[in-house]
Amino acid sequence: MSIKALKGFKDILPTEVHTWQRIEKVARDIFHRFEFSEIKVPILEKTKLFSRSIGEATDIVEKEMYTFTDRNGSSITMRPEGTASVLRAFIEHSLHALQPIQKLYTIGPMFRHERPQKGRLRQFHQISVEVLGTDLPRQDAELIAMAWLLLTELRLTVSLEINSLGCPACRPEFNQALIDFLASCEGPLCEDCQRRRQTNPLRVLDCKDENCQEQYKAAPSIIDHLCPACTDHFQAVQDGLTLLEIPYKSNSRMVRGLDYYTRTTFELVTDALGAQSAVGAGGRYDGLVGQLDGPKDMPGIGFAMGIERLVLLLEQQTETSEPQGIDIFVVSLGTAAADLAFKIVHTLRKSGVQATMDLAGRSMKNQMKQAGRNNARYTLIIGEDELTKGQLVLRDMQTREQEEIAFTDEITPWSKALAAKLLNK
RNA sequence: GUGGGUGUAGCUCAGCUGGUGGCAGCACCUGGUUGUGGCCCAGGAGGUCGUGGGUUCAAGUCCCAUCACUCACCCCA
Repeated sequence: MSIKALKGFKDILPTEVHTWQRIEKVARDIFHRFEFSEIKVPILEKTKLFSRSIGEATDIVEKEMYTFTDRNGSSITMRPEGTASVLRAFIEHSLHALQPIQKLYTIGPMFRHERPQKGRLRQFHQISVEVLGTDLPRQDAELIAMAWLLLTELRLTVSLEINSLGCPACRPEFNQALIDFLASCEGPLCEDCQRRRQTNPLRVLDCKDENCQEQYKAAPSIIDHLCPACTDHFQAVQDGLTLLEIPYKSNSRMVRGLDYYTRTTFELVTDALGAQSAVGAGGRYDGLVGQLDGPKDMPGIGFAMGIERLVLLLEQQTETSEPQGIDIFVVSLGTAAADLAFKIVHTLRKSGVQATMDLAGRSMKNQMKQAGRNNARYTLIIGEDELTKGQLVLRDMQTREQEEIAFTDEITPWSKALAAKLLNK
């Protein structure tokens, strides 16, 4: 048995890579319109960075991280998400000193040791976006609007759900109210909820069990327990979205899996991806920078989009585009012609033309076939007749029309003239 | 970690109650066309039937195990 890729690790093949490139291009373009800068951060970090930011008790930290002992004995981890690394870099290089507000994005692979399924891999890719240095609700609305615009420009249809998780002033109170409520539940809860009641009470709210949901109808809502400041903030975020005509749904049951979220959280969801409904999600994390020993009271908000999930959506929501053909295929017969073709092809390429040829000396028929397979717009035919006549044949592969063009011994200028002609058409 | 489904050519798949692996489609190569692609026709190449056991005169087919892939739970982008 030949060696195969690891479970949950996938090759992105040439046939699908153009979709990836398109997503990244549109994302970069939009982010730059919003004054974001790209930052590239390492894939490996000290384990402590993630356990401290994501939360010791989360599934990610407890059982999903690729954690190794380095040769010097220290514990290192392949990043399971992007925010922690970006914040580490932000703090380490004191980026807040350059500008009071930093807008950053990064694109790259993340790693989580989970069982793979549709839209979920062990190595997956995220577009990760962060805004540091402001807690204004308009910033939340602007960031969400940017995520929305990205999906719109990719022509994807998703829905937006938002919620507020409160702040250290009001969340504990709600948490207690929820725990009290769960203790008062009379009917049986599902096994998962029994467990969640202990580990993460918030999570019971998005349980899929119908019986549980029936009982939770009477559950306290986070929205009713927000402190005045959080209530105002959440209202202002919604007003901002309304001003920009972004359709959203307020969902007080929506919960996030990472501990660091405060106040605004949001998800961009679809029902077209099986069990994986979120193509993007994020939220505010006002205490996180301080928690990582950065400047105190440095607020932040961010989101991540799963590129694999975007690719899946694009494949089913839009028609696949034809692969682009090359400009010209140079057909040659005989060694003298092959030498000439070799030089012409290289000169054409230097001039910006997508040109290729057959190096194996195959039959003309075979070479024409290759040209067709490569979707070449033109073929240039060089055989013995053409060489003796000093007239090469240029064939338009769509119309099948052929024209003779006089060939001079000045290969470079001749090729450049041909290149100019091809690039003009 | 827990369940279900599926493993036959590079890809998509036939293969019935066990009886010689499919003129199957796509792709590939050669020829029909001594120098002209797509369409057509003819031919060719390509396989440890996921792997290992078992039952049987005989296993792609039945049984057991194992591995891989996949979907779902959990959780998440």
